[in-house]
Amino acid sequence: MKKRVSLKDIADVVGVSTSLVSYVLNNKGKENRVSEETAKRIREVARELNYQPNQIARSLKSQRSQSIGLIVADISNPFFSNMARTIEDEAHSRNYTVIFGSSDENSTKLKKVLDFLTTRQVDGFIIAPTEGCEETVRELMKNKTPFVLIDRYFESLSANYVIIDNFQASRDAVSHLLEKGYTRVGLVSYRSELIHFRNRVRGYEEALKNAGITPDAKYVKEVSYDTFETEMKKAVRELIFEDKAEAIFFCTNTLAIEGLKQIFGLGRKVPEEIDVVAFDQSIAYDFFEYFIPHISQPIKEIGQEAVRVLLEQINGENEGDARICLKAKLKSHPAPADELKTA
Amino acid sequence: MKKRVSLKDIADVVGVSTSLVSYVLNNKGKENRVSEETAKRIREVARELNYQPNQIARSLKSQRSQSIGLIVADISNPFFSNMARTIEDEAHSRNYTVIFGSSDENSTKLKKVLDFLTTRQVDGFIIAPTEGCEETVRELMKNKTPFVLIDRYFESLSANYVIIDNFQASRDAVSHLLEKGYTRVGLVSYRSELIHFRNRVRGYEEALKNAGITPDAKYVKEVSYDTFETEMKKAVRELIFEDKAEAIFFCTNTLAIEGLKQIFGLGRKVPEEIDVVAFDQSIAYDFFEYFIPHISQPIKEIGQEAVRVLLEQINGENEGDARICLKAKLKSHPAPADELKTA
DNA sequence: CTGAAAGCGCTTACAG
DNA sequence: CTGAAAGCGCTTACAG
Repeated sequence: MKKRVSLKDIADVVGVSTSLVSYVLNNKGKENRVSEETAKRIREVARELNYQPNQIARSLKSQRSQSIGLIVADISNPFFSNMARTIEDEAHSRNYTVIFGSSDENSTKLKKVLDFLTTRQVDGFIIAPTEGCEETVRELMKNKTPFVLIDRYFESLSANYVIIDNFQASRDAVSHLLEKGYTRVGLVSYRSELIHFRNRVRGYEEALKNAGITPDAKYVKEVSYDTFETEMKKAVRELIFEDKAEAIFFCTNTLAIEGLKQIFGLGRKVPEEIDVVAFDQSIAYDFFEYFIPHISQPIKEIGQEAVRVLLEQINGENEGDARICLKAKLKSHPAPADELKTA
Repeated sequence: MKKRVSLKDIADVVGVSTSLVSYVLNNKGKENRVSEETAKRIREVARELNYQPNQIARSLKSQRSQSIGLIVADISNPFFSNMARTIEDEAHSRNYTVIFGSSDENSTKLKKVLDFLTTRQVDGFIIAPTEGCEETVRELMKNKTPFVLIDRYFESLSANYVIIDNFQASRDAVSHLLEKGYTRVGLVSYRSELIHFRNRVRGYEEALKNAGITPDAKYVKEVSYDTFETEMKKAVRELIFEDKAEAIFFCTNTLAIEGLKQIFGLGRKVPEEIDVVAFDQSIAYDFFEYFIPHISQPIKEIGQEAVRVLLEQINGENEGDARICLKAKLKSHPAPADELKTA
């Protein structure tokens, strides 16, 4: 790496002190009464030498790294990579970079990544917290580290978050199924105490009750994050063969994709033999003969709000907590509709 | 943000100079003959105070930020987000963080993101270069900034890269179609001079020639990155209605997904009425009644090699250029096969 | 209108 | 075996 040009280099060429160069390049020339002549010369030389400020040095002085840490379950999950993209755009436009890390839904890994990024002096975090990471989050609060939770939160902690109304969304999704007249509706979720999953299950139960059906635990299947493929196989088989389910609600995109694979693997037709509704978008839904109705989360808005809340907190503009709950809508038709429905 | 504990804090508590603390915590106590007693005390206090080194300060001194910049076309594209994940894992395991940015296949945007991350003193870059960014890349070389190109490269520049053999892969993909006896095979790619697209077209032509068919330009459709949806509509219609194509080769996952939407939109059956082969994986392929044969890139290997090559360069262990070309294989059956084919 | 100086939190050559 | 000091590239209060 070639030696980068510094303030001193410019100062030497122009024949002034680094103070003046710093003032001018930070547009504080006026208020520090730098003569327009030297200011002009400094700007010229800076351009000629292609000066790029060293943000590291600046950070050390200002105690601000102008970077934020983004910790999600897995950056390769479309839900999170789409989120990452909107967070990137939002952050860059406000002069912040984004450093990312994946937790794999594991609280030990989360803590490790968090510590790693802390070492890098990020100014704050956007975190999709894992199960059992309350202690870690509490520590952040204790250290007054700015952060905002996304996708999930903890009722026991008064932390900032940006989430969606999972209860309402799930209720809508399941009601959509029930309106077709089914009485035996299964659910597959992750085995997790995380609030968003709990609320998805609650929404499912509420929809059943509203339809005059008493929820039955045997229709609720939970699989673990790390071995969901094999457990999904078992769950789908049980729902279809033993519980005679007429429809299944899958609680995430990953679960829906895997569940549908299993359903097709068993040679079942959707929706004739087994109907389906899912949480989260997937590029795959557009392609089934039967379009998979699903809950579409406002990913862009979540990302933008998360950055906004975080930066407000970093800049100390934040009075009290910011707890933001957005609405997610059921999509029951492919988009763009005109392209796919015509001809 | 609470004040972080520094070396000085530890030094004060123990009653020694910061030098000793630094030596001990960097495991250079022995070689600097720090007494085991003070060393032990220092480690104790560091633990008690939960000391986390300030990487920013360290970076300023060492001129190493221990971070790398990853610039792709779009982090929300599954190809790149999967790549990002393997790069993250690889980088973290070597004590590097990853800062990312998207170029949207736009050379101006690329330059902007590059400058932005340069300001952050990243130690090097992993870049999927856009069309027309040769000048920017040349500048990196001139400045001796370590970097490695992925997915594409420029024949006119002797830069490090990790790519796959696009020519061979495309030839294999198209040959697979031709073996079924088709004679009119279309291709849809992006309108781009980027080498990987050129080689995918070349591979297509080679396959045709090998099968005794003279390539005809009218079967080659190119769409622009920014407006590919509408152009795809036109391309697919032309191929089907005017050119009477029997099969189409889509040159990326995005193109394949959009193309398939259009094909279905026209009510055509795959593969009976129009056959298809694609470049890149997509979660959607597993779900069609007819599994879409496609080229599967070794994403994990590409990411790992890219990090390896970059870090070697950063550490000056790199003699000459590293030009790595991996093989990509055609997948003509769903995986895991046993799950989907049985029952 | 301008410069010398301190300091952000580290590392490390040097002196003792 | 240990400490004082310089320096990484900035910013900024202060003196003149």
